[in-house]
Amino acid sequence: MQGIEDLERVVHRSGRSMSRQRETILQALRGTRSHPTAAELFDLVRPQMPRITLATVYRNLHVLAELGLVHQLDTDGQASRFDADVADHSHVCCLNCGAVADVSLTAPEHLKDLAGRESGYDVSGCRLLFDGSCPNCRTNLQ
Amino acid sequence: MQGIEDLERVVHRSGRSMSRQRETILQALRGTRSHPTAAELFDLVRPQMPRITLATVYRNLHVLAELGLVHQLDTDGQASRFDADVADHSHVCCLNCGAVADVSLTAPEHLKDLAGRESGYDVSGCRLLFDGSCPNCRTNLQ
DNA sequence: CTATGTGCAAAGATTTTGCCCATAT
DNA sequence: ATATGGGCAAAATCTTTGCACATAG
Repeated sequence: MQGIEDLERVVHRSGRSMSRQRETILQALRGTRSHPTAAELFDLVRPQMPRITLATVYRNLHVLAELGLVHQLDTDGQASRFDADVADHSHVCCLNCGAVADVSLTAPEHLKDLAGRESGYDVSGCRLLFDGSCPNCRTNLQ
Repeated sequence: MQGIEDLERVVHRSGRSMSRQRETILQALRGTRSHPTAAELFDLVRPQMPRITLATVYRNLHVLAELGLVHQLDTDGQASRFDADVADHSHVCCLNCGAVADVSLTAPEHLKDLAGRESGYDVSGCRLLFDGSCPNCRTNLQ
């Protein structure tokens, strides 16, 4: 989680180049646990990179997701959120404010086989998404 | 799954009224297993109700979801999909075309407790979402 | 030098809102 | 009669795209 060696390696292997923007965006995402939206990430990197645009943030998030360096979370029909922690884990989403937190649980592996057999799909992944209310919202709205 | 008695009951209890549009939208959603988007549902009901608008479809889907008669699925950062089957079950989503199919699996109940304890959230629900490729896309793209 | 990426502005896609009339209770 | 809902058009929100210039390899 400290350096960007994996970014360089993966990016080069894929035939893409490595821009200052791409690196900055990944670093910013790695530096937070808030599961930011593209717009929030845009605000995070803007101080260091005032001419960057939201389009560049979106473009790079897609590239990074394609390379497996970032995961995209679709929790609530609003803006997608992004996570630089690509180790297998789950998320809990606040139904009130949309905040997302990590949960170190993974779905039992054999469920993928069962799901594939029942649906006829070739199942490659499984996400576990909890929802409820976050400590903040519970306090403020009680 | 045959009548709309539960719709009448639930709607009345909530202090809302029961419009022809609301009923038609729920019936249409109950009549398909395709997990349609709001726009697809709009096209489904338009033949019977030519003056209905997409805004009405969205408004009613939100009301029905609030009343627990419909579930909203956010699978792929595209348009939300909707499901009138509110019994506990899961979904598998095609990464290529976005098609969604049902899977009769439910996440182990105790995971909610674990997730709540770890995150500090008050966890009320858990969704299990598989992804992969659907039979159609596998055949067509091989 | 060539491929890849960025900034900018515009467009596309999805969803929500305000206003006024219609319908349900 | 009053509250709730719908149609319409406009806007808000989120995301993608075309193009000309810039940067990386």
